[in-house]
Amino acid sequence: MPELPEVEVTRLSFADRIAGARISSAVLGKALRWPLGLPVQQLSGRTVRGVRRRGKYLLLDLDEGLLLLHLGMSGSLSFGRQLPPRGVHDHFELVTTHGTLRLHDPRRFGAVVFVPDEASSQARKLLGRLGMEPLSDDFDVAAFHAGLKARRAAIKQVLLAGDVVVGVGNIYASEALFLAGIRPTLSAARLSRPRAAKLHAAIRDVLARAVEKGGSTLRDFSNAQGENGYFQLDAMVYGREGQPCRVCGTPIKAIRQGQRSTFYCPACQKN
DNA sequence: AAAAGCCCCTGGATGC
DNA sequence: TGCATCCAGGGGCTTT
Repeated sequence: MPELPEVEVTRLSFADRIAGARISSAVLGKALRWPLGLPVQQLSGRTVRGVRRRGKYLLLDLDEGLLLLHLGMSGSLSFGRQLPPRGVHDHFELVTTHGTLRLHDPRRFGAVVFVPDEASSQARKLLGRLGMEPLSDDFDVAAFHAGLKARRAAIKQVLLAGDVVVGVGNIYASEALFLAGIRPTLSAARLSRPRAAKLHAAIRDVLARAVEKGGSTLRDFSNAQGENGYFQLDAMVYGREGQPCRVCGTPIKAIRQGQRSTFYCPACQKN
């Protein structure tokens, strides 16, 4: 579910409220992707200083160490003083003086990992290969184009891989490529500088607009206050196979790339 | 080094 | 109604 916009919207929906909270207890449900990394009761007594985001990871800064949180495919957070009773898919909970933070994740591809600091080997293993942050200043056209030139794989799959630029998942990769007029199957290395610049702008544009709309709620995403996103209504190609292109009317095509579906307009994205 | 495939897991939609 | 199959906002790991 969650790409950069959904993760950022989630962060914005509880970061201020949880900042300064003291953890009174923590609960683990069924196993997530990786072990927590310390006995869960050792989180008690620590204070949550704030919440940052790196790619699709949320970083909960504690007074000692930090929690790396990933929502996987089906994860969502909720934060509040009066949450409903814990359900079978609620696999992690932090009870704090400001409210309870709860991870709901039916498929359990998500993760909560404690690391002592960002330089630790575990943190570097998860965060170390991440590419540029698309909404920050370090995402510049020259570096982006250089990153693409080194890759012969299809541009869609290079975007998804996250080692050139982070946060672009299956929805927003298709959307950005549509906005830039680029065929998803084109080899990344074959993008000219002007087209790389166009894609760079398209990625920033689509991600920023998606954050403004609260992300995309395809099936069940909601932010930590339980609010849905509405960007799916603005999608130009994602999930629109066979429907007319919103620009030229040509039926949208769907293909498979690396066992993920890709959507594009064969007329607007000629190569 | 880079690319391609394979999994992890659950639930909803679709087809017979 | 019941059961099989396919598909889903991700990404680390293993194999080519």
